Amino acid sequence: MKKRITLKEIANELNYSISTVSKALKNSSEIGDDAKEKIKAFAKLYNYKPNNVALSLKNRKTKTIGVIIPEMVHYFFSKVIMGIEKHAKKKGYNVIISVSNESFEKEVLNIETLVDGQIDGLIISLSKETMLKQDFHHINETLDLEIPIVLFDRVSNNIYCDKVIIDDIEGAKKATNHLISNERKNILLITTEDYVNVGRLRTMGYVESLKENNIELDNNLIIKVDDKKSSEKELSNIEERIQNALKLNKSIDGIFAVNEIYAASALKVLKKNNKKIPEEVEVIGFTDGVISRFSDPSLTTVDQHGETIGKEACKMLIDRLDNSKKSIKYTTKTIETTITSRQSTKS
Amino acid sequence: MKKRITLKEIANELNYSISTVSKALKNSSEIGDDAKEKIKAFAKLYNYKPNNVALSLKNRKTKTIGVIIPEMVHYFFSKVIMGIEKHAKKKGYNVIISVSNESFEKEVLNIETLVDGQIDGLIISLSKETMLKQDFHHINETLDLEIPIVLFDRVSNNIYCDKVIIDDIEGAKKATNHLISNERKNILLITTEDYVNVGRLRTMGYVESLKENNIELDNNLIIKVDDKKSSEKELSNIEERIQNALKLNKSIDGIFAVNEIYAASALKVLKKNNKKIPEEVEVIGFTDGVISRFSDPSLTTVDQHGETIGKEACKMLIDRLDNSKKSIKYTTKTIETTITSRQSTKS
DNA sequence: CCTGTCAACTACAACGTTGTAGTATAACAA
DNA sequence: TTGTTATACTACAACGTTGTAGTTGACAGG
Repeated sequence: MKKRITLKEIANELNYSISTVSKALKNSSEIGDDAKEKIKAFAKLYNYKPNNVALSLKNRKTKTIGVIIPEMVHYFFSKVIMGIEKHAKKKGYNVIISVSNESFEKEVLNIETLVDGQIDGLIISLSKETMLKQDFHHINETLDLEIPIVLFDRVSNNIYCDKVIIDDIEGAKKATNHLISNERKNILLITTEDYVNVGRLRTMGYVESLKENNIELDNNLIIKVDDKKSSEKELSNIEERIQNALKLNKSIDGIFAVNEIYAASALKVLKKNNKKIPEEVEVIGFTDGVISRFSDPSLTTVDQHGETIGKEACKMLIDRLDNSKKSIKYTTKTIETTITSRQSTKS
Repeated sequence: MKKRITLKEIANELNYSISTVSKALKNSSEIGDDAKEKIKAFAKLYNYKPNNVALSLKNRKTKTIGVIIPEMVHYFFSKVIMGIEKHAKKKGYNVIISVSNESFEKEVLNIETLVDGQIDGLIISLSKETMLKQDFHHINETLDLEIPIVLFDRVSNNIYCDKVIIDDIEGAKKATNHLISNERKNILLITTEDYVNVGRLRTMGYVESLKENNIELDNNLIIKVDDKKSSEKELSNIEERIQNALKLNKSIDGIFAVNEIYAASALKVLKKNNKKIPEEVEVIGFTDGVISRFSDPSLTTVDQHGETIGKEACKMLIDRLDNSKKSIKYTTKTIETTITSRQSTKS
């Protein structure tokens, strides 16, 4: 990189001291008008820009926030990052991104690198492995260093910090209610094993909805996928299990899947069985991503508003960074989900 | 952020000079063994980590690379970032991400912020607007500052720097050839207007393939979409145009779409017309993303290997950064595309 | 003519690190 | 004794800024 012009060089060139130049460029009242004018003109001519690294060193602030997500190629997380990035930029912050790839070890490593480095705060969604292990020492140690963290989506009650979540229970309830209000009574749930927090909560929402609507819970209507590795093999396995459920429970007239991949799989199996969608079976998914939009029929989904989540997380973090001291109390913000109706449901 | 322990503090505590401490921790031969031992033990105890910002200032290197992509929520770009991120981490670099949102102005702004800030080099894919305007002054000015740039995917011949591209012509040719080798003769092309470079090139590949196979070019079989804003409205418009083409050319037995959204739209229209896929019409798309994988039938596509592109771009950039001087010659690396066969084609 | 005030500057330290140059001490040879 | 050499350190400058604490000269008030 070519060296940029520095205050020192301007000072030498114009025979002022470095301080004078610095102050002139900051329009300080200590400096005389002609000096200001001369210095500003010169600085402009040589396109002076303050060196941010030097400023970071001086101010002990990097104006950079780190983000750790479990997966990069993922609609929801991309949306969240988009929200973060937009808001951060507006506030003059840069965003460094790291991917844990759902691995505990990589998550620990990523945090270490970022904390070592040049960030003022962190926004994190925990990896599946971390959720499974329930080992949060790396997060807590970072918080001990007084580095603010905002957790989103995959969070834990055992960590004390700011959080942004969606109400998964409520969202799942909305989805199930939606099917029920369309006269569906035998609703298949495709969810994950309980150690995935969101899966567990969405299952709870489904159960609650049934209860509130006086529909008896039938455990044969619940498929729990172990998605530690959502490989291609696992996918065909899911389809098989849906097929099976369909065979065993002829009366299934609605399917609620806790993510769009499961929902798309359901769609596929239904079509293979010549079930009319939405006439015979209605399907609703979670996460309003591209798959839902471009599937055929397109999928009605619970929209998590990832961009809003990102924006809110970023807002909380920057609030804390810019006000350092005040408001030690941590808050948890819940983002409302909404139903986006498409062709896979009647309404 | 809590203050971390510094060399100075260690020095004071142990009654050595800062230099001694610095050297001891670097295992310099200038320092005696007991001093080394004492200092190292103390540093470890207090978890000393060098301050990277100070190092950046001293070395005039930030070990951070900036990435500017046109869109965040996009399979291909996510993949590329993943490739970049992985390789960068391996080489001890961090990655800062910015999104131009396909806007020229935001692209200029993003570059400015990043260059002002803390990056050693840039990896960029140009925005559509930039491609349309053919205004590259911001890129060239950055190169003038001797900040290395690697361009990928959306590149221009009017910029002299390292580039990583896929051979769009060749990829499109492969796709068209694939259909032709499956006995398809009346192949509908769904592409973009020519100002989108990749669209133009893929169109060329299609044309070349036809020529090589002695199939006459029929302009009625080419749909050119103006996707400045790929809004929902534009999408239904695409479907209409495909419907029209299908009506006017009953003999269409193959469709090649230059991205997966167009391919998914084609699928939808075909199914609406009760065309059997792949028996009556085969479809092949470009970009091997989630839509292709989860569409029904799943789509055969031209895989661009986004992760490889990211990795190579990152490799080129870091090579240049770490060797600063030598090899002033810019190179362009072409990543091979491959066909991923799925249900929408016979083979 | 001395003192005080003000304007318009400059010097210096600090942020945390590293490399170069320098110093003190001891051991040892001539 | 004097000089050389090696060892084990320390001092200092520099990277680019900024804020605080000076310094200087002019001029007004008494």
